[in-house]
Amino acid sequence: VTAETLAGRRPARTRLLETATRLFYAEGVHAVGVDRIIAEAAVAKATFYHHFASKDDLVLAYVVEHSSWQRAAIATIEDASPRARLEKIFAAMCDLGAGPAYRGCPYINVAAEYPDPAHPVRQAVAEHRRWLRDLYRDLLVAAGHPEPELTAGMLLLLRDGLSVSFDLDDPDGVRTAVRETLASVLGPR
Amino acid sequence: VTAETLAGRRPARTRLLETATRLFYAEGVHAVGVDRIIAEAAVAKATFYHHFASKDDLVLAYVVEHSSWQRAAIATIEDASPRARLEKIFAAMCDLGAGPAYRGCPYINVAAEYPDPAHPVRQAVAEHRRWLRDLYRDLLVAAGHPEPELTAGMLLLLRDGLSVSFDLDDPDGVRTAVRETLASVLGPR
Amino acid sequence: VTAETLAGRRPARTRLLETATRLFYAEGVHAVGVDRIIAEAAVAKATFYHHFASKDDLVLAYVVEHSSWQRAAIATIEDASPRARLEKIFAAMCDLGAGPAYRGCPYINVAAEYPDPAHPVRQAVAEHRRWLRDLYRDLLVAAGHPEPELTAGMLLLLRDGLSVSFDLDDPDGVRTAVRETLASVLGPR
Amino acid sequence: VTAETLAGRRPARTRLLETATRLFYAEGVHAVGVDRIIAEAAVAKATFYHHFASKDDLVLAYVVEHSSWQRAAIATIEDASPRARLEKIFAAMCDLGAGPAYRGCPYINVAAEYPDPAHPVRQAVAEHRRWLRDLYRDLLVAAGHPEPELTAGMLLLLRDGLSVSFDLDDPDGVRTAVRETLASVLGPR
DNA sequence: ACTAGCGGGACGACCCGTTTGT
DNA sequence: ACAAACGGGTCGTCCCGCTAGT
Repeated sequence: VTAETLAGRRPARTRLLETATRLFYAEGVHAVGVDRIIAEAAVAKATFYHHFASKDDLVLAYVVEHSSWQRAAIATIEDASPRARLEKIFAAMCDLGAGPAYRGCPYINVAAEYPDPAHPVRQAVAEHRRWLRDLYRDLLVAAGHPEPELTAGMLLLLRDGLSVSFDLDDPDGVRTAVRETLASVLGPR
Repeated sequence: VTAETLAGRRPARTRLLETATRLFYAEGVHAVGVDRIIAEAAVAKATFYHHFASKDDLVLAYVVEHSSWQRAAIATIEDASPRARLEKIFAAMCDLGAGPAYRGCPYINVAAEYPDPAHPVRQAVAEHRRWLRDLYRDLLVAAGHPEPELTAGMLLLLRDGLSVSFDLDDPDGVRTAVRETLASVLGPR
Repeated sequence: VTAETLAGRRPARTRLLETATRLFYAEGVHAVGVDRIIAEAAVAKATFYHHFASKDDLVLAYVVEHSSWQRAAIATIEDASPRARLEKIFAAMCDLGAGPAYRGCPYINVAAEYPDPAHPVRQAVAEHRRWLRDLYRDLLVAAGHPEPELTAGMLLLLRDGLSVSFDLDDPDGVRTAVRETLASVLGPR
Repeated sequence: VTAETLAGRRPARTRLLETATRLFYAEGVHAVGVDRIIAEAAVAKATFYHHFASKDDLVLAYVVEHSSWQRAAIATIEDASPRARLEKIFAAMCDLGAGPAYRGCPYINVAAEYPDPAHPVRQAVAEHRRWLRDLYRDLLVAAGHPEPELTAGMLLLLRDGLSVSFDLDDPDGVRTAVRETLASVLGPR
């Protein structure tokens, strides 16, 4: 009687995590209480605390889960050369950033609400960023870039910048600036 | 003129705003309650609400005041060519970002806690960003840059990126990446 | 059905409403805080706000519930002629008014604390008064009174007057005046 | 420097009392804070506490002052027979009650917010009611009424009833009911 | 495994009436 | 007349535990 109590109904944990993801991203972590999450997920409070030790634990799961999604999503951008993959990755971020539901980068936003770098949530963010930096570096190496380590840092810089700017400025202008910066960072094809 | 009623004691409003600035930046807006602010500012609750209509009003004052400080600070970087001024501005940001108390950009952090773009606090952030973009553009024009509008956007992108990265990554690596990106964006001297 | 989870213990909502009724009537709405109500009802604050959206919502429930009680109570005064029922109703009000715990009419008192006629609490009061007026009129019609509509208004006037006077003046004198006015309004038997 | 600091400007105490009267009557005593009163009266807080020992003291002054006004107002209804004076008094109350700013009887409203009969405010209300009852009785005696004491009580009952009903019900209906009850209480001319 | 409701206590923002000093 | 101080009080929300029932 574990997962599918009612036909087609997702398990409680999944519903909680999905609801939390939606609310945390749209409204911020501190602005959303657990009562609201359990209400919108249609889950009892005891069930919540059965699956997550605390709200912070749910936030952590939110970050970790999102990181998994992101890795999986990027894994689907397979075909084409390493450089083309990089360009596709940034183009996808631009498309996302120009969308109506865009509210910035979840990792950056969460970090803004967790000042302590030693906090598990921040560690999870740091872990995601390490993976991201490695991904950039590996693609640059594969593309034969002469300075993969430094350039990976520049790409991370660009990624952070666009994540913020798309939320705070006019998307069209940002998109152009991103394209130009990316070209300038990656150099001539 | 009531400023110096008690010898050497700053007025209540100033103490409140300074305390709020310190705490909001270090720990986040939602994480700091008004009770703590008035306690650390040594101000009565009624006095707080005499000067600020609400906590949001204080947050707004925090953002607006910080923007004024920033404009004044940048105005002091006077001597040298426009391009040198730009480089100095980014160098100063890097110095700040590498410092121990760095906690990211206050505007970006505050925006992460105020999702609604129509909120007065967000409007103040937007206003500051408009000023910043115009500053970059004017300096680029003065420097004779062929694409001041586009490049100003690229600089804003870089600024946002370094603000975030200095908080989340290793400062030394970020500094190098910023220097490189800035050179690449501004082109050869 | 969760009513009797704990043996003999009434459900939280009932305890809250009963406590509120007692305190609101005895001391006034504004003079009684929710903290006191939940303390005397032995209920957690979260439980309070689970059952009532706000204090005003509790006040509304208090008025509505009291109206139900009153209708039920009057329904028990069954036997006898319509005129006798009217006299019994007023006699009961006099008995109540002469009691030691009398503090005036709850509807009038509540209305004195809610000046806005559009407020839901005032609407509930108005609804109760409509029912009361209709009750008087129906009984007068049944009693064959030639002017039921007008006389119902006169009885309502008398009811309001005695509700106030019993609280502010000497009960014995009021009782006599009520009896005399009622006889004069209803005419000779 | 007491009364007329600025030519034509009323003294602070008067402004305070007038403002308090307006606000207390329109919105209730508990609902109006001293800050609001001193703000609307354009008076400093220290001045307020120079003239009134406490807010309760202001409430008391409000009741006492209102009682004086009422006595003076009734004293102007001089000409005509005692019975005609009584009828004029009740007609005036009806005119007031049908007005747009009518919010019930200030004494009844204030009593609803001060449950303790021993409170000075309640004592002042009681004192006013004694005067009123005596006024009715004296007029009835002068009119040669056979039962002045009892009938004075009936008139007080009617007065309270109309004070409440005009606030809570349709004014036109109330006026008719009042006229009819008054005639019935006073008997044929 | 999951639900419903309740208890608990700390804390959120905000306002109260009152006093003091300049 | 103004600003500030003061402590306590307002209503409301926070996260978290627990019990009983399905």
